[in-house]
Order: sequence, then C-alpha cells, then structure tokens
Amino acid sequence: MKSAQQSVFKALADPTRRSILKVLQKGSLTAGDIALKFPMTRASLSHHFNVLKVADLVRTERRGQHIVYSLNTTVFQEMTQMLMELFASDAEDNERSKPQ
Amino acid sequence: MKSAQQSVFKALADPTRRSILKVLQKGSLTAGDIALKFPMTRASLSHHFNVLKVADLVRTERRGQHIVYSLNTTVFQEMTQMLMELFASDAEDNERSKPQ
DNA sequence: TATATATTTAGACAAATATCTAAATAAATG
DNA sequence: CATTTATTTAGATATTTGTCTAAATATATA
Repeated sequence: MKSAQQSVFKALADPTRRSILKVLQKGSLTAGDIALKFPMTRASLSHHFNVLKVADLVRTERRGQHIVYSLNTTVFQEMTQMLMELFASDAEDNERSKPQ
Repeated sequence: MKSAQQSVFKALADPTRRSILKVLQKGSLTAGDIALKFPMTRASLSHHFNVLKVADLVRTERRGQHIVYSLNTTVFQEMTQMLMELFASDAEDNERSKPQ
C-alpha cells in the first residue's frame, strides 16, 4: 500500500519532475510545450507526468489534440502540511518481523 | 553533480528514513536505540543513516562506544525554504543534448 | 591484551527507476 | 476516410536503491 505521502515524496525525488513543477508554476502547458523544454523523449516525459499525476501534484485536461497540464493549486498547502506531518505516522510499510 | 537539494529530496523519498527523522524529533538516540525500533538489520539502517547525513538532515557525535544521532535543528527551516525554492533552478543535471 | 559490545563497510542481489525505441491511441483536417 | 499531429503505452535495458550476510573497525572493560 502506497500512501499519498509516499507518492508525493517519490515524485519530488526526481529533479526532472521538480523542474516540470517549476515550469508549470508559471502557467499551464500542453505536454508538447513542456517537452520542448526538456532534453528527453516525450515518452520519458509522459512517464514523469504520470508519476506527478499519481501524486496528485498535477491535473490534466484534454483540449482538442492537446493535453494541458496544470499544477494542482493545493500543492503548496499540501506540501507544507506534509512537512508539518513529516513526522506523523507513515511507516506502516515497515510492519514486518525482524530478521536475524 | 548532486545538489544539496537533490540529496535532501532523495533522503526524504524513503519511508524508513522519514520515520527515523520522526523518531529523532523526540530526542537524540544512539544508532543501537534507533535500530530497536526498525525491522531491519543494523547494516541496512547504517546505510539509511548515511543518506540522512549526506543530506545533512542528521548530525552525529561519538559518545564512547555509541554514536548519537540528532536531527539537524535547522532542518525545518531548510525544508521550508526548499519548498519555497522548489521551483528555483535545480535541473542543471538535465543539461544534456536532446536525443531523437 | 583479550574479549565483548557498538557501529560501519564491503560485496552481493533483487526490485525499482529512468530512459530509450517502436507501436498504439486520439483528435484534427484535407 | 486517409493523413498528420499529439500523446501515451509497451517492452527493453542500464542504473540506482534497499536490503542482506559477513567482515572490519572502534571503544570499553575484565
């Protein structure tokens, strides 16, 4: 089971994804427009978009042929709260029996 | 080249490490005391400690046989600032030439 | 100094991740 | 309806990561 918290931290762990978020701060963009700004294939970027979507850090909207990516506007609040809660329970994943 | 920002986000991406930080919030502990709280070997934990140290999220002090781990007290300020700067330049790593 | 305790380091390995190319899907337009 | 453009999906691969066991290092103490 993957907590929302975990998916957000994972998403933020990659510099390309943080950079995508930064770009989107200036305004929503289509996948293609974002792609112009990054030195990798659209397929690779699509993977990153998906990670950001799973973490609910971005939202999408189809506009004709294009898909427009936007920052989830609650992202900062969420992240701030997440920091406050950084140290709240999030390690249920570790509930295994002790080895050795 | 790995920015300080990158090392912090990477460090926070693992739930065990976030949990270690949470534990240390309540007060400094020796590596052994921390180990009592986690279902993995001390070797594995030592690896996590090292990631946290590289990110400067924890500090260490030897006390006799023991090594005491403490939260770097500036951690919250740093993380808050990091959030503010989340969208400032951090993708120098991506400066490659465009494929295809 | 020998032994016990605490912690880290080294090396191996499986799982996860980031990237690629090629193919598939979706919408617009001639 | 065929073609073009936009984006995603599928599958492959190299790298990174989290974990383990075993060995090494450091300190304390009999």
